[in-house]
Amino acid sequence: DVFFLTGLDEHGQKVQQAAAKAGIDPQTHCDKLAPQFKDLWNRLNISNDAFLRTTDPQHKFFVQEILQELYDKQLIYQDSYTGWYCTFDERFWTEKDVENGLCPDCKRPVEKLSEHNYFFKMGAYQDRLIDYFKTHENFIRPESRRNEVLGFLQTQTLGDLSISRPKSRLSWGIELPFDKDYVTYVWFDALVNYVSALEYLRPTPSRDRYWPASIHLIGKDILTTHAVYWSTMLMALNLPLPDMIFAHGWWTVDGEKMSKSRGNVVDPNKMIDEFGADAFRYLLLREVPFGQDGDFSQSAMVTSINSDLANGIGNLLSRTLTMIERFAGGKIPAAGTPALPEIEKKIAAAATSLPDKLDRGFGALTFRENLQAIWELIALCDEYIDKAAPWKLAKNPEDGPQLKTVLNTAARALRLLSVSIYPFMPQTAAQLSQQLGVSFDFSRSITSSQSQWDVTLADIPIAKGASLFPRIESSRQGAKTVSESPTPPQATPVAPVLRTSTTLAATPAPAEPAQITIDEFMKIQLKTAKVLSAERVPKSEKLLKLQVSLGAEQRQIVAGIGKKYEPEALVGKTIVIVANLKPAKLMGIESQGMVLAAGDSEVRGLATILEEVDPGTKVK
RNA sequence: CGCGGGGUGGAGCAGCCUGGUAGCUCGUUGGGCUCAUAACCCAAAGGUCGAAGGUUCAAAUCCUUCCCCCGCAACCA
Repeated sequence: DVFFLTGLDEHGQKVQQAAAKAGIDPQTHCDKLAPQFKDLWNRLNISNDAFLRTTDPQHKFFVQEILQELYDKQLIYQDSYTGWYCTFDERFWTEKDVENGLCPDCKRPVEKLSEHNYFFKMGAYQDRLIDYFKTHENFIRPESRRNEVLGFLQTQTLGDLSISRPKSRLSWGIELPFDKDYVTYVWFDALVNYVSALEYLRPTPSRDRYWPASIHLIGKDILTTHAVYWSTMLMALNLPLPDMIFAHGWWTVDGEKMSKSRGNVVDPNKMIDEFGADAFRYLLLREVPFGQDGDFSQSAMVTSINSDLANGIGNLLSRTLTMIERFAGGKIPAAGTPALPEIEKKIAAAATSLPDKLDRGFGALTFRENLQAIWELIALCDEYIDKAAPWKLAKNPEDGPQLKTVLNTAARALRLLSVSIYPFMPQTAAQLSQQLGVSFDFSRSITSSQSQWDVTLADIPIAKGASLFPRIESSRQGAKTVSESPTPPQATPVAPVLRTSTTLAATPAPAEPAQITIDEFMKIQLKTAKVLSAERVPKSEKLLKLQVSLGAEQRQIVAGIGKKYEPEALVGKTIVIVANLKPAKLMGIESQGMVLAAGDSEVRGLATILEEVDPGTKVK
């Protein structure tokens, strides 16, 4: 009895900004995005029972009820707050957090803001929270993540949580029921979805039936909000906490982080187009111990399709069905006498224990290990067929009983395999069982008899069809599925639960630089300068600190050319600088100008003057 | 001392917490088989487990130091 919820978190500043950028109102923006996710889940055969959007009216209403309840309990209070605000992260920082006017998290500039806000008494729950984490070992998983949160909680004081935003600053949110000038903080709204869904996406009383949730499956980037904010909110509401919060890792692509600017984003829709949903699902769950970061590559995809899917389960079905056609008249024969008792025992043992083993694995979310266990059975069957050699048995009529056993055993193994792979590859499972003639109806839940090993299978006509997974030949391996262009404004969700991709606005096309007049150019004062000394800026990757002479004047310039040039190589050289650039600080060091160098993002070479000229000479 | 991850046969990884003959997948080589999607089965080759030191009867595993790689962050004024 499972209720599988997924959905979208649609409020907040970033959504508002993205919508504004696209020139549409936030709701329209969200309405455009949501179907992309729904379609993708459909194509991937994700079996979610409901899809919640935090802009659903019933959700909003429920959030307001909760806010009112906490307000009535005096767990929400109003106070004025002054601090450094980071728009990107939608959060305030304290004075000591902020370095050089930059957000310590995203390093974007922060602005000083003072405003009245409502606060949730989160800090009051610090001890209770620590205690809860300690007494519930599996509450946060994997363990490394648990340690991370616990460490943070035990060394720092948990403050109260500002849960309101004045409408003057942010209007895209759920209005506070007790103060119409404010909307609630996006996380306060979003986290509530786990409970609100049970209020309106399922007939009541589903809340009693499904809460507390067995698991919140989230990305590792949103662990703190779930483990700390949400837990304290539930405590304040006197609701039980979920059994487990599991923070999964991220995918890299060919060893590199996926990013739109790199243009290496894997578009799941393209992967489905090219390889099929089942193969894609298989790879994602097979490649990495679930929870850890993993690396995705096209070649790994092809390798695993060929060796595990085509040569593995696909070929096992193919060879078994062909033999049943040829040696048994197209019907699965009843078992006869043992052919190879030793291997048959091994198969029986593996097959009998498989369902329970997989069950435990699903409970522990060890998907990769489950697939390994399934594939062990496949390997065992291949070995069995090879050694029993049905094609030889078929030549001697007196070996008939043994032949029947071999074919029957292989067929029963495939029957069990179809059930076993169903959670991973639903389409394939259905095809397999259909070709095998047992035709399971996977739209209903799997019964224990379907996964039972000791069943009588006799006289079942098979229906051999197309290969489950055709091999991918090497010519296709070079085909690029990873998008080449850095422009896909597609939804590329990584975390399937919340915070999917609310910030995906269209990337603006790079505009051709407009022409400027000579007057505008003359505003820029270029001068020659002689490098007196140069040294690396400690801890920087490519910054050099230069002392240069402009004749009468001496300047300090910080330049990002350290990847191309060694400091010693520059001393004594005459270079060109922008002399009237407003000074700026780089890593705390003041730079009073800018050196000219060729190159785009990477420095290729410094600009110099063809003839010897005095330092400080004007360049135009 | 910015934060984090990692260095194990040709490639990709597991093992490390809870020391005790180094394992998996792919690849390579040789053989077998012919039911099967040039597939499947068997066998072999191939590793000073980044380096050094320490603890121990015993170290890939624990401790110390160092080197290297990769993310993130800072950074191209």
